[in-house]
Amino acid sequence: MFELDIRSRKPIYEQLVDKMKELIINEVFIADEQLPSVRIMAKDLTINPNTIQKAYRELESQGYIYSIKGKGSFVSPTGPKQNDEKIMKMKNDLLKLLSEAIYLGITAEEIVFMVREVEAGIGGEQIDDQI
Amino acid sequence: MFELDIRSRKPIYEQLVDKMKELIINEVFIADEQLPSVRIMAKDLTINPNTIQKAYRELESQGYIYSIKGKGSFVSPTGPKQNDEKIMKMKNDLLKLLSEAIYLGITAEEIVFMVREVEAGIGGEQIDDQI
DNA sequence: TAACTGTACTATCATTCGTAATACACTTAA
DNA sequence: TTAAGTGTATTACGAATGATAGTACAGTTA
Repeated sequence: MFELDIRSRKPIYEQLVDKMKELIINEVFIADEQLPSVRIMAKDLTINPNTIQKAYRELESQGYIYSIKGKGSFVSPTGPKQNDEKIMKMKNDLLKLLSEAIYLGITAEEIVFMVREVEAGIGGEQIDDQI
Repeated sequence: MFELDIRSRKPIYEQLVDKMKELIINEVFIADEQLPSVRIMAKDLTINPNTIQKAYRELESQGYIYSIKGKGSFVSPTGPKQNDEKIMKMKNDLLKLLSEAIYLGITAEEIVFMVREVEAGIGGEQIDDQI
């Protein structure tokens, strides 16, 4: 289901959070869909249940999923919590990444094309995840 | 010169690397300009010289600066090393961030406007760095 | 009741970050 | 030549974090 890099300096639970967010954003997981339980997921990925729980807790705090004791964890139908601070941070991150991309030689036209792809909803399915 | 967040989970040397890259990209530091020595920088920021050296070493390995023993560290006139893998990674990172931005409600038009700003070279000076 | 869910807590180990203290090689100016 | 400035390398230590392991409790459902 996931490809985790144990050797990466990036914590496993963070990799999990990013993967799940990506799958939710690209509607691989749809609203109110039940996610694998912490124990099942831990067994599948051969990592500790506590690590899964840490990821789920983070995803819930960000509003991407919700958990019900005794039932399970589910994709939030309302999407992530949004506030001005979050939007500001995203714009700032975007500006920095765009500056670096331009600096690396990626053209503005390429980027605009990517934006249009994502806007049309055909960007997500094409994400090459071998990084 | 810099504003570092000691409390941040992000390592100081990584914050330094990002800051320096940003300043080089936005031409606050120009080609062949000499950077503060590791000891001076360490004293200014009241952190350990080894931490500065770690950041400089990383910047040099990425091709943003070059160091000469006994003389100092300088901004690379040729820019960072570029290869296909780096470009691919950047495009992938861009795609992910763009997806998330659109998902958060930022419009494609806003993003395209940002791209044009950066392309024209008026994006860097306006970066709001209070994150 | 039994088996599944999420949640919480303590303990332990490995890794990383940052610091500290040296030491060495090189360059430059006095 | 000498002194003071550069970058670089090494070892050691403490603190923080990530991941694991084990156990326990609370709620849901067949």
